[in-house]
Amino acid sequence: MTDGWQVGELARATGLTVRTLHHYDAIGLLSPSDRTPAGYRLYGPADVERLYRICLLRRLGLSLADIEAALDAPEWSLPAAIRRHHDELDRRLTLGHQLQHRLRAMITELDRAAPPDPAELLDTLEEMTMLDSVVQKRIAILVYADIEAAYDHLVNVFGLGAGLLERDADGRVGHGEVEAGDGVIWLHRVSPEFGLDSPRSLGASSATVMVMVDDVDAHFDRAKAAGAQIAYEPVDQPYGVREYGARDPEGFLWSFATPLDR
Amino acid sequence: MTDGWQVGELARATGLTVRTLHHYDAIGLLSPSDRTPAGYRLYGPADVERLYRICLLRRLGLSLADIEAALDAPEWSLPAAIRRHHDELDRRLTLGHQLQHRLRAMITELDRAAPPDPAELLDTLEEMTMLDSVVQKRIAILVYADIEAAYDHLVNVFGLGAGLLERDADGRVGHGEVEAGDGVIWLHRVSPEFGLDSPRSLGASSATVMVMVDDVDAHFDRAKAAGAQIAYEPVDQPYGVREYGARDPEGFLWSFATPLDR
DNA sequence: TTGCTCCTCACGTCACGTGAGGTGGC
DNA sequence: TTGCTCCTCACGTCACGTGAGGTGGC
Repeated sequence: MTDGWQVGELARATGLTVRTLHHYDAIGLLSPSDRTPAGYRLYGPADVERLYRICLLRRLGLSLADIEAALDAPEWSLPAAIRRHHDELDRRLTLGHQLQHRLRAMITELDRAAPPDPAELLDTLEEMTMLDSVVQKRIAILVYADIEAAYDHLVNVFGLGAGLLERDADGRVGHGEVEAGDGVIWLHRVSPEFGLDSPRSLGASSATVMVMVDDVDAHFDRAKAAGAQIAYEPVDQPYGVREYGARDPEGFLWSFATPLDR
Repeated sequence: MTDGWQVGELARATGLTVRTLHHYDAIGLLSPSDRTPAGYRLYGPADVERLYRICLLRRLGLSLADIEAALDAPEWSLPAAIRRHHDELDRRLTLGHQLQHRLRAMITELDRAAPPDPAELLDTLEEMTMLDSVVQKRIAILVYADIEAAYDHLVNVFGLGAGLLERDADGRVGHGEVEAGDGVIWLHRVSPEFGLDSPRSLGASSATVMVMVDDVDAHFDRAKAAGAQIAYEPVDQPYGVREYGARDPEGFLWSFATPLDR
């Protein structure tokens, strides 16, 4: 009819609610550039593009205030906002893991003892929550002779996230990082002085890594198609996960798993 | 004067604010059992004990509503509340890590390119945020000949959190878990069929673990006093952490580190 | 006239923070 | 009279969800 989108259409297209668009209008983040005679909001192409960017930044978890600032002067406020947000999220996640630690300890305690009397239960709780972990993060470090080849395999075949890859002056890679959901895994060079060697030359491995994924069968199909060397196909394990195993180029055994819903 | 604590005294003693105590009173979570003639709140011993428990459960992150329910019927609602809360926090942390993943990708992108023009920057962002990681968690698995001894060392000397320790029918330990801040590390038995062996018998290790701690020097002192075999003492590393190394009973190299503030 | 979409208030969420304006006891 | 502690409203936070009550176009 008139050109432009009505709220309902826009809401359906973006997956937002009408109320959300009203809210963005009310706070001045995104006001439609036109209205029908009856007062209906009409969003033009520029509005839609702005909304699109708002949605993008929302997916990064930025606040509406930060988004507004970033859209007004993206070249200098966007990087700063993202960095700030990253650091803050990092702090929040660390606190969240401390909470998890306490909660796990409590649950272990509750499982161990048959339902004790309430007062006692709270007393136990008291002792446990007092000693808080000073440990914040763990990073597994795997030893490879050819870090770059390993990195490529982990990223392209196993689907891990591409992280840092540091080269020295000669262009050789001395340190690599891949992302795996809740953090990173480091790739370390062979180092005889510290007794570190690749499974390939040792003939066996002293560590493996389990990676929890959304859908283990889908992951298996993709990895296999990408050339993964499968050690064992997906099976339901008695310990509550469906899991498969694969070897990387230097002989590390990786297992990928999804919890079985009980 | 009269017996009982005034709000201010109680606030100072618990580290809460007066307003918080007012709030607990307003919602009926903790109302003082008495008032002075002038209307001042007076908290008796039973009130103080209840407040103490409220603080404990708050540290576990329970909502005030859950806390009230748990204090009224702790034996059946407390375990359920804690489990529920644990699972919900787990979901939130997984989402948080997905966010971290996106933010890290963005920051990498921002570092790589010299400040590009805003539209381009947002276009790049668009591509990146579309492909979301299906990977959720990583668990490092270390191979030990004597899991129980390793477990004891990791918990008592390195200060990691005591997790599961599973015994088979013969009473031998076949699987162990220790907690390290943002998740667990598994201890696996030697398994020739999968090419898994302990560093001790291999003569070298194919993996190490870095553990980020609050205060690396304090951790060093404690670990050393507890009998840790130190590989190298705390030093400032060029890559931005202060770090020391120690060997566990089967020859794994562990490094403990704290970020240097720049 | 019946549906459908739209409109503008306006309260509720969660756990308090932050004043505003005022009173009783030493 | 001066300080100090206390009191009771009451608005603000963050990003909307959820009605309430009503209107314009096909």
